[in-house]
Amino acid sequence: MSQHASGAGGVAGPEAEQPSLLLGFPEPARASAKPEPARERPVARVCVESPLPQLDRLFDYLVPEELSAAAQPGVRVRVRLSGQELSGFLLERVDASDSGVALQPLLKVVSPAVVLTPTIARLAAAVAERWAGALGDVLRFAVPPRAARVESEYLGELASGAAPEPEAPGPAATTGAATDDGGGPAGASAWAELQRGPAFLRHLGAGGSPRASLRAVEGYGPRGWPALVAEAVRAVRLTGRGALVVVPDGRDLERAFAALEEALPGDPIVRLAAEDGPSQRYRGFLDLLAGRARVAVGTRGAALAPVRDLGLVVCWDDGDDLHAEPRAPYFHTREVCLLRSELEGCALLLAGHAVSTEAQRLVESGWLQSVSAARSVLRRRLPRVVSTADSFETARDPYARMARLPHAAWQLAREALVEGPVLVQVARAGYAPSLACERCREPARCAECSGPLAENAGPGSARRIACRWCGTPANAWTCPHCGGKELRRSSIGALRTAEELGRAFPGAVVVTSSGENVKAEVPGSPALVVATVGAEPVAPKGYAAALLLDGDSLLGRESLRAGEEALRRWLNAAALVCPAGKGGRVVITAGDHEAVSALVRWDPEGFAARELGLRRTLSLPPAVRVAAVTGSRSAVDGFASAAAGVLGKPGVRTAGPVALPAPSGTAAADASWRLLIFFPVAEGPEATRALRAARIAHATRRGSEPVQLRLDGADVL
DNA sequence: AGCACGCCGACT
DNA sequence: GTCGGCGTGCTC
Repeated sequence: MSQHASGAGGVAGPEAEQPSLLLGFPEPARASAKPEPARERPVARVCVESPLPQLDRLFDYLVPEELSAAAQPGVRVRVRLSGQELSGFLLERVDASDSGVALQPLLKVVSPAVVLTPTIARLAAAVAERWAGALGDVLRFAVPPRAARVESEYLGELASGAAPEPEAPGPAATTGAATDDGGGPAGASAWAELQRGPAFLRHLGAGGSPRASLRAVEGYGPRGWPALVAEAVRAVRLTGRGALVVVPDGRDLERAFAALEEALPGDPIVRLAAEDGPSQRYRGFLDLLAGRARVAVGTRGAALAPVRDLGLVVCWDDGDDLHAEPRAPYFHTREVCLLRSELEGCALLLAGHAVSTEAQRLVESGWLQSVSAARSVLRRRLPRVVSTADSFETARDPYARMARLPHAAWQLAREALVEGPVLVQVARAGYAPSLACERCREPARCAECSGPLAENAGPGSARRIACRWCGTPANAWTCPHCGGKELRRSSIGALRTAEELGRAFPGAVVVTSSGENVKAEVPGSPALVVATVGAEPVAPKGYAAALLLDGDSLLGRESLRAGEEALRRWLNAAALVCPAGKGGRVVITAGDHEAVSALVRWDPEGFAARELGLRRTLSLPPAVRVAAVTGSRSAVDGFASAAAGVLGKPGVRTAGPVALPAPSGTAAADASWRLLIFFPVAEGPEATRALRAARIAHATRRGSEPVQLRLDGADVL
C-alpha cells in the first residue's frame, strides 16, 4: 500500500517505472497524484460510464483524505481508468480492496450531492441484470444530467433548512365533492364500479401493497383513467407513502398530471419528461430525492425516479411501444415497474383500456389481480361498437362491401355530427401510404366509393392495391383525370384524409391531430376530428361517435403483435366516445379478425387470454423470453460462438441469423444480421447472465465488432 | 476504446 | 546491439 511517507517526499515508491527524465526530481507530479488516503474506509467502489461491456463492473479507487467527506456513496466522481479520465458513480466505501492491484486515486467528487440512493442503485443493478446490460447505462437513465446551477440552489436551500416535507393530504377530503362513494375528486368514484376495485383501494389505504391489472373503462371526463389513477395515488399518499406514475407520452403525462393535481391539492407533483429541458428535469429529480415531493409522473425514464418510500407504481397503457426504451439497455417500463414493486415491496398497477399479453400472463399466474368492470357497467358506460364486416358477412354480397361500408360510416358520422365531435382514426402516413396518379399526381380514388387507394401487404409477398375505406381491390386502375395507368406512393396522411372527409361533409368543421401537430383536446362542438393512431385528442364530454378507418392496415402489419396492437389502439380511441345511452357509437372498418370481434364485444381480457394461449402453443413471447443479437454477420457469428454454452442448452431455441432489410442507401455488404434466441422464462436469470458474459467474451476478442443485445424487444418479431 | 507489454526486422 | 512494428491483454 502507499507508504505514509508520501507527502512531498514520496520517493520511496516501488522502483518506479518513471521515465528517466524525472529521476533527479522528488517526483513532483506524483506527489499530488499520490495523496494521503482517507483514514476511514479509504477504498471507493466505482461504476464507470463506459460503453465497453468489459468495463461493466466495479473498480476500486483510493479516496484521498481531502475528498473523504464528500466521497459518499451515491455521488458522481471522476476517475482515471486505463489512462483516460471517466466519470462514474461512487457506489460503496469499503476498508480494503481485494483487487490485488495498486489503486488509482479518486480524481474528483463532481458534486457533494448524493444523487443515487441505495434503493435506486439496487433497482438499477436489477435492471442491468434483467436486460443483460451495463449498470452504467442504466444509471444514466436513473440520474438525469447534472444542471450545476439548479443543484447549487438546491444545496443552498437544503443547508438553510428551507426544505419542507410535503404533508400527506388530510384524510378529510379537501375537494368537498368526495361524498358519495369513496372520495374521488369528482365525487362518483369510477373505482366503485369495478370488480375488486373498492377492495384494491381499501388495501392501498390500509398501507398494503396489492398488485393489479386494471381495465379502465372511460378515457375522458371525471371517470376517465387519469382520475382513476389519481385516486389510487391519493389512497397511498394518505398512508404517507410516495407514488410513481409512468405514461407512454407527453399528452398522457399532461392528463395524468392534471388529474393528480386535482386529486392532491397542496401535494407537489413532479413531472419528469425529457422534453421539459434539463434544468426543470433536474429540479424535479432533486425534489424527489430530498423528499420535498413524493409523487412523480413521467414518461419512461421516470420508471427509475427516486420517489421516497414508494407505496405505489403505476404503468399506464403498458402495451404501448413507447414504454420500450430505444437506447441500451432497452428496458421496458412495465417490467421496471414490476421489478420495483418486488424490490421495494410496493403496490403495482398495470392499467389500460387494453390488456397486454404480458399483463395477462401475470394475471393468469396469480401475480396480478384483475380489476375490471362487469358487463352491466360496460353497457352503461361504453358506446355501441359495430363492425362493418358483419354486414358483408350477412349480405353475402361482395358488392355490398363496396357500397355499404362507406355509406354506413358516412351515415353514422352525419348523424353524430349533429350531436358533437366525431373522431376519425386513420393510420399514420407511413403505415398505409396512399397512392396517386404517376402522371398527374391526382390522388387515386376508389371507383366504387371514392375512398383513397392504398397499397397493402397482401398474403405472402403479394401486394394488393385496394381502397382504404371499403377494401375494394383496384388492380387495374385508370386515372379518371388523365387516363394514366401508373400509381405512385404519396405519403399523405391525416391531412389529406381530412380534406377528403371535408368534401364528403360539406359545411363540417374539420380538425386534424397528427405528426407535429397533435392536439390534446377538442371542444364539445360538432366537428370531424381526424387523428392518426395514437394522436386522438380528448373531447371533455366524449365524442359523439368514432370511425376507426384503416383497420386492415393496422392488422396487416407483419408483426406478432399486430392484432394485440390494433385492438389496443381501437379500444383507446373508442374509450373516448360517450356511452351508447347518450348515442355514442363506434364503427370499425376492418375485415373479419379476432381483434375486431374483441372490440365489438369489448373483451380485452378474452382477447389477451386467447392471444397468450396462442403464444404458448407456439412458444413465442411472452410465453418465453427472447434475446435479439444484431450486428454484422461476423459479429453475430462471433457472439454466437462465445455464447455456444447457452445456445446449446435444452429449452433454448435459436432462429437465424437472418439479414435484416437494409435501410435504403446502405450497401448490402454492411447489412445487419439478427439472431434470435428464445429461452424459458424460468431460466431467464441464468440465460441473461450467460448472454452478458458472452458479450464480454466476444467484445474482448481481437478485431471483434460490437453486437447489439436486446432482450424481450417487443418489435423484433 | 486506449494503452500497456512483448517478441521479431532495419538502422546507429 | 537498439528503435520500433503492431499482436495480445487489461483496465481499479
